[in-house]
Amino acid sequence: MPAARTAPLLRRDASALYDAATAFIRIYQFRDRDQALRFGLTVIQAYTLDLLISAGGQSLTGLARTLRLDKSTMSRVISGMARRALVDWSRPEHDRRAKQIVASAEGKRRYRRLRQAIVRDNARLLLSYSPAARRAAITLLRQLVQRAEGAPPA
Amino acid sequence: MPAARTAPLLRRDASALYDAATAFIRIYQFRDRDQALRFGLTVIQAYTLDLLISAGGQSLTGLARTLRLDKSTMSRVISGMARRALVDWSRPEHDRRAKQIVASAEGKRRYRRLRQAIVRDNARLLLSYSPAARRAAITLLRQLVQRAEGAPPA
DNA sequence: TTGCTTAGTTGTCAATGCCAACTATTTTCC
DNA sequence: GGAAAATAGTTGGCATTGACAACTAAGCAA
Repeated sequence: MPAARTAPLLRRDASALYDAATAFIRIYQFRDRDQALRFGLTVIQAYTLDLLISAGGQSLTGLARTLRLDKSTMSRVISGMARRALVDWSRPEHDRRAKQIVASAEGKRRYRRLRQAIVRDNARLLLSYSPAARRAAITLLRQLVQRAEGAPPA
Repeated sequence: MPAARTAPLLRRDASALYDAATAFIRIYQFRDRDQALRFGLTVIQAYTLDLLISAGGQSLTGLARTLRLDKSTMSRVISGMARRALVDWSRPEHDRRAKQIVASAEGKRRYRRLRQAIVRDNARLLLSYSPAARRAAITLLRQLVQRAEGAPPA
């Protein structure tokens, strides 16, 4: 039984998706980085705060796994954030090796402001879409994320 | 005249777009990085090769401008790529300061393979979409890129 | 010619990222 | 209980990325 050759049309669309996704990532990444810097955060610090705020206290290893960073990198990121008073941490009772890391008031404040700035920016981008088109765009991005998560790269 | 307050619905969608775009960027970025590493390239090297192949020879400053990197960073990136024989360069006749940088045969080969791998991956993701839905997804990403490019962040 | 601009390189500093070695704790298992 | 294995974090080393400033060399303009 011959392996099904990828249909030409599908292949063309997959190729176009690559180009579009690459362009999308570059643009939004730079925008987010610039905005984050304006609020005294790096992109990784913003991701970390996002996680800490939405999921509550986390261990260093847990953060590293979610953010797909090496635990050594995560350790240094958290060090830096603690030095800048963006996070607090404590030793949980049940495991004296671990760190229980939470966003500090200052960390929450900065993240909230950053998010507001980006959301305002997004609102400008979405202004000329109809409400239905806006919802479609968001649904679509979510779908692509879901599928990529479900089907890890080879 | 009071500044128009952003409509609540628009604001909610803009917020959802932020979350969806962030998730999208993280997933695709990691996937692309892992794939690139598999072919002995970094993400920036892949972007650089993409540019060099699609746009022909480029100056260092031109590359830096397009990729939004500092010229010092670009200089070191190109140094590394030249060391690994991914690019070639020469001095143009009319300006003996400048570098005319092109992708080498090896650079083209690696980029082609990387692109094929990612496109294959994308094809898997798109398999369950109808052709119309696929096209819609691509069009939508392109639109978001266009708008973000047209409306720089504040 | 003199001075201004442009192209690229190099130095410094900090952050990111990977791997490996290390300490300290907890868990497993005999 | 106690030795061995697993786990949580830290630190050191190395390379890359990225910002900024100082520098060389070449082109351009007055």
